[in-house]
Amino acid sequence: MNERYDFKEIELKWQKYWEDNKSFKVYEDKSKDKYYVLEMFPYPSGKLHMGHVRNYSIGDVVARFKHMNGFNVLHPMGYDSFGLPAENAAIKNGVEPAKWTFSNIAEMTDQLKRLGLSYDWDREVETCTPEYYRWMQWIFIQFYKKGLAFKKENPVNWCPSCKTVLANEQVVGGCCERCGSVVGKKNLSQWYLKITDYAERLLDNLEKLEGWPQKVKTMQKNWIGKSVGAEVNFEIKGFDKPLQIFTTRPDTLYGVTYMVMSPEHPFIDELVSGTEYEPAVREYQDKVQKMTDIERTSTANEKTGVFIGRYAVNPLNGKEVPIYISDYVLMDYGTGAIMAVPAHDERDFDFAKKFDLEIIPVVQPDDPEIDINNLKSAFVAEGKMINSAMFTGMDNKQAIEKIIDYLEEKGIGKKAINYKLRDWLISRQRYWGTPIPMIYCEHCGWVPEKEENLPVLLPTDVEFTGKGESPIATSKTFVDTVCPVCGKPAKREVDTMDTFLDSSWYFLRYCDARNDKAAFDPEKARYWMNVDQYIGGVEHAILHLMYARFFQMVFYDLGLTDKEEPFENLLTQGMVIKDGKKMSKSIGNVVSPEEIIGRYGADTARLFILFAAPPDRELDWSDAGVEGSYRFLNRVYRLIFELAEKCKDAPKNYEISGKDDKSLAYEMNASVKKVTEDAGGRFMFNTAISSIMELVNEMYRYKEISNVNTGLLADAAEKLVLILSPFAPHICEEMWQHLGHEKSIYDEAWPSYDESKIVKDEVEIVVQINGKIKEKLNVQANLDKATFEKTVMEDDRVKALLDGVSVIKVIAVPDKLLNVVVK
RNA sequence: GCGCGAUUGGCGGAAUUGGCAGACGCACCAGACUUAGGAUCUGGCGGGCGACCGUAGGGGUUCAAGUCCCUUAUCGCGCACCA
Repeated sequence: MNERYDFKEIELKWQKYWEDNKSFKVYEDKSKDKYYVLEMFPYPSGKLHMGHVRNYSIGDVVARFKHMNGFNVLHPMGYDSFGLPAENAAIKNGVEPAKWTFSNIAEMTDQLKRLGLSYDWDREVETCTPEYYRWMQWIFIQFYKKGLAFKKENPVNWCPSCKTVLANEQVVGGCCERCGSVVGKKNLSQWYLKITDYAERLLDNLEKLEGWPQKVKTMQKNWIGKSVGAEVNFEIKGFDKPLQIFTTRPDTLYGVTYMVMSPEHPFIDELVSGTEYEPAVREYQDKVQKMTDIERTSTANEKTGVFIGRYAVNPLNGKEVPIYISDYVLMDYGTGAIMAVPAHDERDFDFAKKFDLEIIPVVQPDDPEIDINNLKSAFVAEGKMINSAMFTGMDNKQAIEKIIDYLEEKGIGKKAINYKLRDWLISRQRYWGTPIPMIYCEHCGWVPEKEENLPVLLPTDVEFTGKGESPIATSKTFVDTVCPVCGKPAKREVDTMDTFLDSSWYFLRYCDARNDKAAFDPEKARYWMNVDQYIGGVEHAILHLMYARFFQMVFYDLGLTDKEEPFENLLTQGMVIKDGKKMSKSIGNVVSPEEIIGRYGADTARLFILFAAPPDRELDWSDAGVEGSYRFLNRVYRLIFELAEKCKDAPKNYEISGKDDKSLAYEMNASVKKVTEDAGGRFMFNTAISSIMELVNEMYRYKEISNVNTGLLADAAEKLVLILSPFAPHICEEMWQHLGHEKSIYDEAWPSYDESKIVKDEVEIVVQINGKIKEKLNVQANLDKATFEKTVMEDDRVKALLDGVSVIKVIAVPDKLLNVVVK
């Protein structure tokens, strides 16, 4: 150990040591409790950004802490390495996607190693390798065999810039999640996964996920969007099929004054064909069809629509009401048609006002201020039923049940549940993804490739035109094949899978990453799963985290795992920002991890990022703050360097005597306790580090006193290095060695603390009069309530305070305060 | 529009169960050491001369409120015609 803190030399030395000694390699060991800590694996875009550094620093502290606490820790890393940027690089620069990707992976792996992260690299997973996507294809076939993968033609979200379809989850505010282009609609035959079959389970299980942030659970809940209500059949006058509608408010059936069908509703052709209403209806349909989702929602409050010349009959009271089409009714939710109750639905109210339609109130507000016969807006709250025949007078909530019963009895409707969640569209017209292992045969239809023929390899003889169809279609070797069932010529599917499938099971592959006989050995998965702590950005709250839950449930149903949910605890880390703004190239406020590591070292970078804010909050990058962390490490380094010499012959056993000893022993034990709780339980790394700083400050004070207890000081030095090591591992390895240890600090046991040393003999307490602080005094600690009260009340200064006033009440909180209520 | 979260010194943030607001760090100020200091060490650092006042504003519960309740404002995030 040099006198000067040479982080470059130290960090390289220990990174080499860990690598040479395979320090982080793990095996299934049933004699130990396992702990699986996982950080969301990155897309290999080329370089790490600060968000990655934050994510992985958090994970590394957890992993190292758990390891030192005796757990068998699985801490893997890999790359979500299929995806669009690789293909765009191919189109733009003519580089092969594979080449581009693997060179990025090499660079990022190098950067991750320079951060000193405790990964078991022998388990590295790269989703773009045949070794991985072979099993991705196998999994797809299992889904297919279970009836969970199917192909259908449907209007789909189409990104004109990425030239591919998008899942609903990938359309953000009508725009492509990736490139921001306005998403259009296109009719295409595509593969889907039947995630809707799991809607109820995905929803129900959310409640069991106690280790998840409420925010994420709420977002998923809203996304699944369960609505309970009824389906009701309305007769259409002069038409042989009933108009089926879904409503969550069957209690308002008597208030129906018109009906609205989606412009895309399949009945419309038949209903208007040849009538005088046809031209207007057609024109409206055309207009709506040409609109993007953005245009359709941008005019959200301005209702449009057309009367189609037909009437529906209310099955409860026989009232005939006109039928309209309007774009506010969506074809892909419910039945694509609604009953309109303007008195009790805001959208219907707006529409009725615009088209001057009748408004019939059926729920009476409790609030007498509201004039129900002259509503200014729809009344949507609860109340008593009116104008509703035999249901009049009931509470409207109660009427919902009664009316559903009545509908079922009469055979005109039934209870029904709807979800906003749609099936997951997984086809992508892209090259750089897992080929969908399906084959189309003229005779047998769609059939899966034989499992023994997997993987269906990505062809390399393709052209990247960037023109709509999958580039794989240009391969001369890929498309033509034979049918696995009948042996006749057949054609392969040329689309690839959404990369979100790859990341929906990688955590299981880590359990058994080199298996070439199966996706993973269920025995090994049983040992390692669940992921005890998952860490990543909140931007994955819906997409990735719901898809992964879905996959895990299917695996559970297939008997491949015995856990229905994959992630026990979830930590969503906050963004790294600078000057109050997101780091971005266009603003020019990007701080590169490489530069920081080059200037201060990985330990400083990690320490700062963990110290500057709690992990789930935004982190404001501060160059001065980094300096501070660097200074702190230097301060520790100098201290240990000095103490190693000073305490060379320090006794192992020592006595604590005197005020100074007590004070250091207190700080030492309190710090160990604080770090144990904050780093291991609460994940408040900022306060953990601050308590280590307090210990260092105390040690600096202590070492200057006249009668230093070297035994105690040596103990403090060792504990200090141990508890700092998960945060700043390289420097701590170096100091640990310098303190005379041969073993890597990573393999040392986490220090324990002595609770009895954290108790003070005397505490400063506060005396309040009517809640205002008047006096502070030192009293003996740990007194029982009565003695405490007596001791304080008998103090001269307290007596003086109470002179001449009458005491009404005394509240005593031992070791804290005494509040006297006086008149 | 609906839902969720946040708001504490000049700044990042602490206060875990309602019990001394401002731990720890940054910045700043003063001093020491020094040829020098952008190194290091020591001390100070919410406001006010003070009694006191201070956790976005207003109200409430309580002996006691940053913490619980109501309300307003600002910012951020999510959803957004889902019947």
